Amino acid sequence: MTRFAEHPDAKAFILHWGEMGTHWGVNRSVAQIHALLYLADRPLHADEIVETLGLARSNVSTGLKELQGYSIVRRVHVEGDRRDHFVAETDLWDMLMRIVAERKRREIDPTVQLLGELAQRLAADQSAPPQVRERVTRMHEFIGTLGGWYDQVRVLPKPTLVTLMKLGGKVARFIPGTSKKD
Amino acid sequence: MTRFAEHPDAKAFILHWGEMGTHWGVNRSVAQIHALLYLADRPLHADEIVETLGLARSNVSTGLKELQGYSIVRRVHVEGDRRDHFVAETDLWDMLMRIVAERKRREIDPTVQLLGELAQRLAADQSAPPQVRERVTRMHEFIGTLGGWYDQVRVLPKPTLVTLMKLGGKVARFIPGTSKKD
DNA sequence: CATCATGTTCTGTTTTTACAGAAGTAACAG
DNA sequence: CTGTTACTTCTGTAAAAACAGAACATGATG
Repeated sequence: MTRFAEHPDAKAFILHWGEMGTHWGVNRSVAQIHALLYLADRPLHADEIVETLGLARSNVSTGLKELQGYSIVRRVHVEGDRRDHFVAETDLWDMLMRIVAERKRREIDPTVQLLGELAQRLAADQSAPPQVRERVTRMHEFIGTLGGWYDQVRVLPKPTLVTLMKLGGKVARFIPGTSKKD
Repeated sequence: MTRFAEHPDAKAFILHWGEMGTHWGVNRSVAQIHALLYLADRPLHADEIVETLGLARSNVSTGLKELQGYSIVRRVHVEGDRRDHFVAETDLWDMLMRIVAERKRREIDPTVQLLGELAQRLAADQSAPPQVRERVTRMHEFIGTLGGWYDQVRVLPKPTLVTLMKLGGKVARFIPGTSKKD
């Protein structure tokens, strides 16, 4: 079956990835399925995942659906096999961007929406405690700024992204009006 | 008591912040305590938090400890009152940086450590499936790069950070050798 | 059209996590 | 030294989440 997943280091990777997931609001099974597919050199079908990870068929089905929701796993057809097969995104930049995009959509966007409404209401409310008004507004602006930054960075060509990342704090040197100290 | 927290919009903020927490691996009570302190215009003591949020004293104690672990809440002394009082970081940049720093320390650093060990072992292991070796190594490098980027950005002066963030993808224009298309 | 293969959704159970209240500790006040 | 206040840690319970297995749906095959 999935011989590569029998390798102790592959197992260690899968287990650790599962634990990571639990710390970031992703359930262990989903993260493990993802790790397994990430390490695979070919499309896997659900039953291989079931056997390799020792999960119930139902959970694998749900987990695969979840991963496809993040667009980091996709269904592929394998010649002469009726079963659905699955492959993971292996470009880590793409993977990260897609995860961030989806979490933004699910959690950040609704938050900005709500904060906007609260800020607006508080601005018009004479009885509102001033610091509440101010802090909610600032939070709204702050998260909005982060979101705007992400939207701009997201569309940069990957090589540009890599260059910027490698530059790190040194980008500041190129920008007029920023401190040159770093 | 905490009059500001009776305001419906303050309540909505606190509840939403609590929910946000649960989606990011932070427990609801901890996130709610944080939200309450963020909205407060003065230091609060534990019993005020207990009464305002309807939590058990023990949880508030644990939650405050957790928030102090992230360095986004600190204990302050209030003139003529024996009780500990607590205030939250209100500078959102500082807050974000501290949360990221702590999560990196707790979760990312150990992961990079482990991936490094796995990559090293796999490199020397003739029997290791080649794509496992390659993918683990790439993941190690990738997360290492992200960590290095963060370490550099973290120490930039806040105004520089704000400038860079507002520039968004436009920073690429200033960097020689990157695409000018955006 | 009946059967088998595949995949999904539902339901009850198990496991995990969050939590309240009790017990414990420490420091202060009289 | 004793009682009181403030705070923390421990322990059992309650709530939530993850999960397995069963029931169900879909569609292909003989």
